[in-house]
Amino acid sequence: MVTKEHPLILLVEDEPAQREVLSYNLAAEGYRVQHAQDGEEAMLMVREEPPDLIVLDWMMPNLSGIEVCRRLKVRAETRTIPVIMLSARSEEVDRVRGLETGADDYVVKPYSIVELMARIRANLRRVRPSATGMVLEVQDIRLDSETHRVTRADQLLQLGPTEFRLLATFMERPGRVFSREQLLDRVWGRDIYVETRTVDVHIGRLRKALCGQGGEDLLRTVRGAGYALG
Amino acid sequence: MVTKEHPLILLVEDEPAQREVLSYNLAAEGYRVQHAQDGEEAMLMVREEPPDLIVLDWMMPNLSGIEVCRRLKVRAETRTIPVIMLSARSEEVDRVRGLETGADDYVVKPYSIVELMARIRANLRRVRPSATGMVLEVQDIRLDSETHRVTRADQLLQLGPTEFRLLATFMERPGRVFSREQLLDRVWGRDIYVETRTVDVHIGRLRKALCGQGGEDLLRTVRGAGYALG
DNA sequence: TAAAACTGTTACAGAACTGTCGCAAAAGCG
DNA sequence: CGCTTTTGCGACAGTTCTGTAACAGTTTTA
Repeated sequence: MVTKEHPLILLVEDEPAQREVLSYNLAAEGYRVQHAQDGEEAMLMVREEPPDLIVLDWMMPNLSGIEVCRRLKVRAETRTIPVIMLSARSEEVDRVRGLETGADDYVVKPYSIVELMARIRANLRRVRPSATGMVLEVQDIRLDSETHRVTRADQLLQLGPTEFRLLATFMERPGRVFSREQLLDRVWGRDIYVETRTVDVHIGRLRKALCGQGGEDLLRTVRGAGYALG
Repeated sequence: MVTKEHPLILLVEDEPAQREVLSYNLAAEGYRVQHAQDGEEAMLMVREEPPDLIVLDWMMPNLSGIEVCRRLKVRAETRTIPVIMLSARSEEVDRVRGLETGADDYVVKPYSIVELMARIRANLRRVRPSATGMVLEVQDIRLDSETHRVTRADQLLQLGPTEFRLLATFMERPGRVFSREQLLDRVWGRDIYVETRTVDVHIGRLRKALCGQGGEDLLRTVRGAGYALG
């Protein structure tokens, strides 16, 4: 998921005219847009670079929108990507069937562009903060609190519970200096009695873990005051 | 063990007639249903026992649907609960506004019951895929919540009921770390008193079942935090 | 109704993690 | 530069956390 500033939207639509209109409007909203002509191509592109959301035409050559949707929804890696199904078939049966196959939303042609955009925003909003969970990033360090995983330069690191909490504390406020007392408070807990110098030891352990495979030391020692990250 | 099979839906609607119809249909689909007469009551009930999904009428005394929705979406604990907004106002402006306030879906009265049900299912699927009879796949593990079958590398596995629910929980959010308490909540049920360490034992059993015919251990132990899949 | 399958607890062993200490190294200071 | 203070860090004993086997009680199945 490349979610930086501008969400990536995959537009799967075989009709050039429709594609043009949508493409234009999506770009105007600040999205990055990619096209696929048919289902096959769409599946490939999803595998290549998973988009943040997919707008999917129901009727398509090669692999129907319904089938694409079903395939996307089975696999864990792609299941959470919102799919908005676009269809000229306004029959209730079709709408229901569209939703049943796993589409997150179903919009009937001719649709209001404004509403479609609103639905796209609504679906995007859901995915971004929650599924991404709380991911902290500082330089090349990533800390995912949902999966409890820490990587540096895409290398998975092995941290003990205390080191994990310590790093999380630092990453919440990169650059800020924490005194040993503050760290004891936040990482160990308010009413635990632990020797002040113990912090040093854990800082050392965290350092070793972070620099394990070479890479500069991002933990700054502030003499007389405490420690800081970056 | 009854509690967790059926998703809980909170229906917020002040008009008795509407409520009756919806309530009946939801129950017929196998959902557990709770009512709230107005916004205030709804907020209380959510705090009491968070439902899996909320159906929310736009116009209500005391605290409008829009306001309820906004409040729900602000709090981290309730943000992920899907909200389906029900409204007689079919103006595009309203639909857009409804979605903008954070509703996950917007349905216009008079609505088709069948479609509404489909939308409810679609929204639930996102949060609790296994409750809606989906097939989940993670790596080479395949879990069919409809037939209650689990295969690994196309080999049928033999799991007890508890292990099945445990695995389903993990597969709904691959990678996410669940604490033992959370697992007890979701797998055993909110108000069942069971020893925390029991979770370990079942994790062990699930491990043995999954790795039975050789294959790496996909259940990750996160010391001091809990367990995760993959 | 008996056999088989499943559950929750417990106990114990081993693994992982923690907190302290002591001493060496580094940094400040006059 | 010599002295004092502060940090870094290896070693280690103690503690906490996990994996598992065993077992007795229940529920399901045949």
